[in-house]
Amino acid sequence: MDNSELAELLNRVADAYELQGVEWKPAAYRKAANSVQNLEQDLLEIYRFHGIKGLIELPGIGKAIAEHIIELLETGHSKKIDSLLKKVSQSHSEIMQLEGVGPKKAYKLIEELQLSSIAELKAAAQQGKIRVLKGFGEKTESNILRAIEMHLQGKKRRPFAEMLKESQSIIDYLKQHAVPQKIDYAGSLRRRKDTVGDIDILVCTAQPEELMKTFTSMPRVDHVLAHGSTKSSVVLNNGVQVDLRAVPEQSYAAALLYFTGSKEHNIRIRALANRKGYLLSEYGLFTLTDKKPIACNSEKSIYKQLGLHYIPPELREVRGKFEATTIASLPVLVEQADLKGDLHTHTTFSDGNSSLQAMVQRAQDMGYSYIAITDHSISARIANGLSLDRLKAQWEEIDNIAAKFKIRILKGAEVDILKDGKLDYPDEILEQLHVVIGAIHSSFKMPASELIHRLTRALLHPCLDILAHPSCRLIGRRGPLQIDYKQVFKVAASNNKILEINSQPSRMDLHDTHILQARDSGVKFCINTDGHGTDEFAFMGYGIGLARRAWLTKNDVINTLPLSKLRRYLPRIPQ
DNA sequence: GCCGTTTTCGGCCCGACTGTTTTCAGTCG
Repeated sequence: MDNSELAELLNRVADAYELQGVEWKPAAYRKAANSVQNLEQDLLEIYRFHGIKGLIELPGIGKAIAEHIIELLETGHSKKIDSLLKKVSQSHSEIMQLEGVGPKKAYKLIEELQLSSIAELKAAAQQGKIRVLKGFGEKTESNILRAIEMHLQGKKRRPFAEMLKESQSIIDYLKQHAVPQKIDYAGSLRRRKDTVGDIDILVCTAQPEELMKTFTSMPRVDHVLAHGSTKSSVVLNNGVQVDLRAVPEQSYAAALLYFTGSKEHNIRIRALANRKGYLLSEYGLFTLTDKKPIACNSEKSIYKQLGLHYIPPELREVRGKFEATTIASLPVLVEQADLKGDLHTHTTFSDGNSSLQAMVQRAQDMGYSYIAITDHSISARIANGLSLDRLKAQWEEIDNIAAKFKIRILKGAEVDILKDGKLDYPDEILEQLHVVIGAIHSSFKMPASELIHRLTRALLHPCLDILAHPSCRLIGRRGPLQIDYKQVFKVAASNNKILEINSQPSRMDLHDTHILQARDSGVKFCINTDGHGTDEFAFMGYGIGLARRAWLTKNDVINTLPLSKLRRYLPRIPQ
């Protein structure tokens, strides 16, 4: 049983308790589920190495839940949980997940209408059976029908970059049609999560009502979920939900903190505030006793008042590291300005859209001191992979233009890792390349043991420097390779191989939990754009966001090094 | 069920909006 399966089970236990109206336990189980879901290590591994003590050390997991988990890990079942879940089918949990339906409504619907599936709920709604229930009405009935439609469409999380663009366009619209004094996106977008569920926007304005009206009547709004004087929610015609919140100026910092989340982070700092004699809400920080406001004009000043260092949005997740931030100083996270070059780029030689010269020029304009040109290798037919002749022609062109640029051009290749783990160019060619990036581009569904063998063999090749987009996922289209990543990370670490954090919006690979795990194995990283055109150098920020979410500092990332020191990791770069 | 720089017992973040009901429970973030 893996972490996500365990988390799902714990969530269903929470559902079961919630349906029964039990207090506090649902929150406790959800917290535990969340904790397990966000874990960088397999729970089974933790248990193997550290026993029950290792589990209890995790946030939100105490003796009782730890014992259930152990039973589940060892036998696949837990008596207590099995009997609880008998009362709550999968579809009961699904009904509770419908927008606007919580435990109370779900219980009433299930009990009074004797429901056992979403389909039956839909039928009941269509037959007008819901509106007659006490506490329900016509409006609720039609809301449930719509919620079912939305549920069936599936509320997919979308790639960060897509949602960033979406939020920017809404912010632009609001700036154009209303006059907000301040406006920011918040939520998981601001925390730079690789996928984003909905968009949260915060504004400060003198006319909140007017702004809410502008917002809910934007041309792209499909329907309005809520429309109040300070808070509204809409669903756009592409299915993206957007929440807008307006606060007065003196509350802006506290509101930004609150609206950025994560939910668990909010709960923790609000509880901490209470312990220190304060009340923290989106309106500000107040004394607990007489509710006197304490002037805080930035998030930083709020954290400071609570005795904390400033926690960057990317770190506001509960990963059991909150305590570290209260005691020691936080690490200085890697920033875009730290990067000295991009080690993974494509040109028109293979499947890029910009010429070699144009790519180098843009990299130089960005202030980089080196760029690796890494077009595809021969087997990547779809990507116009380079034959040996064309590869040599590329080297010639690099030699010819090198003098025109201040920036150093590194000869590289993104070499396919073939099915058997061999690299796609002969060794005598690989030895002449300054940077060899290995990547899997086909046969993703091989059995796990064969995939591990394939990757291990590639990582053991003396010429392979970097493993590109290691999990091979494409957000929303292809899941990550189903393998034991820890094994791969260990091989990479002990052979000084670099793992890539790929910044392509659809990849965002490695994922932050994998980065954390890999870093703990002793791996170094490089953050690359995998750019296929000059405009794609701008993607670098997405990879930086992932790295920051995984607590990476400059020292963890090799392309923050100047060329002279980069040779430590890429030894074939000539003087 | 979890947790503790007041606590091993008694708390558990806080406020807006909706719909149904006439003052608020339920839901959401």
